[in-house]
Amino acid sequence: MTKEPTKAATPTAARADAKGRAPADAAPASNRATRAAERRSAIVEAAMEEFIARGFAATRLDDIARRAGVAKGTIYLHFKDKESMFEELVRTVIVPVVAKLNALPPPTGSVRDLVEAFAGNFLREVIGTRRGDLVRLIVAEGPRFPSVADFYYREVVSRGIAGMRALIELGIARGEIREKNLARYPQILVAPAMIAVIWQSLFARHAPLDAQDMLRVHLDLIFGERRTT
Amino acid sequence: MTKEPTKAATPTAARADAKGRAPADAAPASNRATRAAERRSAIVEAAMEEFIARGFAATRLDDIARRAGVAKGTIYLHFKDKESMFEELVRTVIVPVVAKLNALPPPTGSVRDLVEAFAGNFLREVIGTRRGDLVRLIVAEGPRFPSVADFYYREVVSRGIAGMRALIELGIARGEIREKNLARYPQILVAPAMIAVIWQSLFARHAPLDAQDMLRVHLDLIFGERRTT
DNA sequence: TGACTATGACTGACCAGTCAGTCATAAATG
DNA sequence: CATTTATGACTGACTGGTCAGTCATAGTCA
Repeated sequence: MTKEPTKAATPTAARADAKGRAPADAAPASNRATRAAERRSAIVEAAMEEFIARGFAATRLDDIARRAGVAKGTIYLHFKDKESMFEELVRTVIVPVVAKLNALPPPTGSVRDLVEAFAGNFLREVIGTRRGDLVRLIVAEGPRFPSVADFYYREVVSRGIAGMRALIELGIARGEIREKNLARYPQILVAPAMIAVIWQSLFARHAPLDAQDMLRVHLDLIFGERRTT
Repeated sequence: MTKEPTKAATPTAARADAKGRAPADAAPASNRATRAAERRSAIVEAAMEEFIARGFAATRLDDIARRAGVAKGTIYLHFKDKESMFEELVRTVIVPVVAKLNALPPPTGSVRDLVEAFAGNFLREVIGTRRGDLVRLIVAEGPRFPSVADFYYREVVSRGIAGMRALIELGIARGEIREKNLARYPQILVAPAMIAVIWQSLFARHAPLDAQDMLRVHLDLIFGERRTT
């Protein structure tokens, strides 16, 4: 364009270096479709990073593009606009989570063990990770993106609540859980975990929180003092 | 502005009507200081409304000014810039809350009653009110405004946690609370309340949550099944 | 297989709109 | 009338979105 139409000299390999970065260009990228998919996921990754760090409104598409090693225009080949990019991004990142939720192990062992394993896993995979930040992001932007909040509720929250409820009812049936009303509010079961997520991102440096240990105490509250040990 | 530059005719009284609203202009406003204070609080009120609705970055100062019934320039007579306005705003709104926290009633009656009264009050005054939205706002913008997060932690969270801990220890001493480790994590006590705040602003229309009732169940968990009734 | 063409993914300069912050002017005050 | 306070038009910087042009790759043909 205006720049230097004479740059026709640009050889094959030089191109990647010409831009700021060479992303995951290790593989020569077989066909177009593959490359496109790679681009897209690079954009998603970069966008998540930026949105988490700055929030929706304050994030610049230029920054996303630079971080993804892509020109700004490329973003618009994959997403309609900033808004729908945000929405699709959340969907994309959430999907694997949903998959995991659906693959709940069959109820074996004590309910307490089940819940402990499940929640322990949750903490490990969410607290202090990108995923945890995503949760905060959804809390932050949800009210301005009803479709995101809806999606998140439908795909994650309602399923999670249902699963928890089933577990609680099992625990009640087996006599492990005394408080029958708990089945009405499975939220109580996960509340400390949610708090831990938020706490970490806001107050960790003032007063770090041992989420794992807090969870143990909370479960003692529900199941009674620690069973064996 | 763009409207009609010829409105130079605007007489004294007409001014208030000229803009969208006439705030608390009933009183002729005695001295300057009073008027200034009124202006300031009108700005704070309007700003809170806008920030809650749109978040920091997406909020326009023009909108705040219009809502406050004030010219944009006036804002800059009270605040250095948008950022420090946000910070001061949070401080201003939080202060009364701190005052209430400090005025905790002396420990009389059962601890359960105390906690129930306290938490009930909390729910009534926070859930579904502007204050609840403010909490969400702090969660949302906190990471980008460390000074706000710090302030909130210092003035509200740490005090609240300390108060809760004292209450829990009292409950343990009196034998009302069995789980001794709870004193290590007062967060557990308030977790459901926090969850309720967030739930209301995100998922209320999908599945309204009876926060009051949920809280009761949670307290049953901590204090054992309902004592008298 | 090697040369030649068609395709469309990709680029980035550009534009139009937006908004935080300023300041010359006007109004109110005492 | 001098001083303090308020106004809102204006500016300059910034950013979401566009599009004419480029070029590596896939496809075609001899």
